[in-house]
Amino acid sequence: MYKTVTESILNIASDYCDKNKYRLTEPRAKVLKIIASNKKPLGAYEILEQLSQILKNPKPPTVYRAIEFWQEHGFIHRIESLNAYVACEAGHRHTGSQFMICNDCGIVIETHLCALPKALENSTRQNAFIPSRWNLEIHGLCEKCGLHNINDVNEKPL
Amino acid sequence: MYKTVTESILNIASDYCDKNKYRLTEPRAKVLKIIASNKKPLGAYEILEQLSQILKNPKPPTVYRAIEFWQEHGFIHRIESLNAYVACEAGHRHTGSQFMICNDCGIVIETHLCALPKALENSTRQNAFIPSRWNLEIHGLCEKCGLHNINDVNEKPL
DNA sequence: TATATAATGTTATAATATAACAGTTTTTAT
DNA sequence: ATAAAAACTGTTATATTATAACATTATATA
Repeated sequence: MYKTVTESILNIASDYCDKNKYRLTEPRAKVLKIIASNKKPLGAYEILEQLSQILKNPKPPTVYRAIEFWQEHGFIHRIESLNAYVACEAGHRHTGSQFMICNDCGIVIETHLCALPKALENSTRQNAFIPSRWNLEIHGLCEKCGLHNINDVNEKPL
Repeated sequence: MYKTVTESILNIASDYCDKNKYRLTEPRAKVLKIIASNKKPLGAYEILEQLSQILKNPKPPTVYRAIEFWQEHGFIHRIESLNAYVACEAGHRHTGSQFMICNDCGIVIETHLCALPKALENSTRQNAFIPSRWNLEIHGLCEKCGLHNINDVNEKPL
């Protein structure tokens, strides 16, 4: 039997905590599981709601602390344009993130680039700007929705 | 005497409204002026505070409506990672935005690229994703702050 | 000038996020 | 083994960001 993606993330996170002496506490484990179980990004209060089904009366700080922890350690990302959180698909820590976000079904596809693309690096160099991290969010239509929405009025293709 | 950048933005916006029969109302004009007068992005409630000095007792919806209007028409951008708003520096409407945000002094530099960089276009094509708009926020140190912060502990260069 | 449309004013509240502090669990040093 | 320190959670309260809903005013159109 195959491991699910969620199980795999949880195992990696567990190993990571062991090796680095971070504590894999109940709220952390459960919050990560909730986020990793969803292909679509979840808002903090959606996470809270799901958490309340497996933990007695959790409060916002419980969720936000766990979010902060996993974000710091690269296991989840915040989708800024949605105020929502999604598991990292890159498999390793990275300082730059790229997401394709479907405006129709809400799915998020993470594509990892280890370096800033040339065109962007050029502009940072021209401005003598020293980049430390970046986040790119591309909105549009995913493959499935693109087929069914040839003429999306709100979101014309580029 | 030269026009200031702010005046220039305001004039362009005024012309734009004339030509397109949009109403350049008092709250719209004043909100745009406040945003355009600041090199650094302003939060909605900072705008509200400044607005309250030149308008009698304005409320959040007044600010948010004006923000929405100027955003729709490409005159301002929202910096997602800061929940803040800044005047567009590109000089024309565009569906993709790139910002360099200094973590030290807060300055924002907009660099406009008319197309998605190749490396990113490749990944959208590989996923059959149809992009409609994108937003890139690069955090780091601007030229001035980079010189004074050779060893920024929180923000290591890439 | 009547009517429709667009925008604003106002009140209230929703949605997202954090501060502060008490209490608990785990780790570390002895 | 135990005391002290550190890390984490529980809880209450509140800050911050944003929007819904509806009455009113200003502008455009017929």
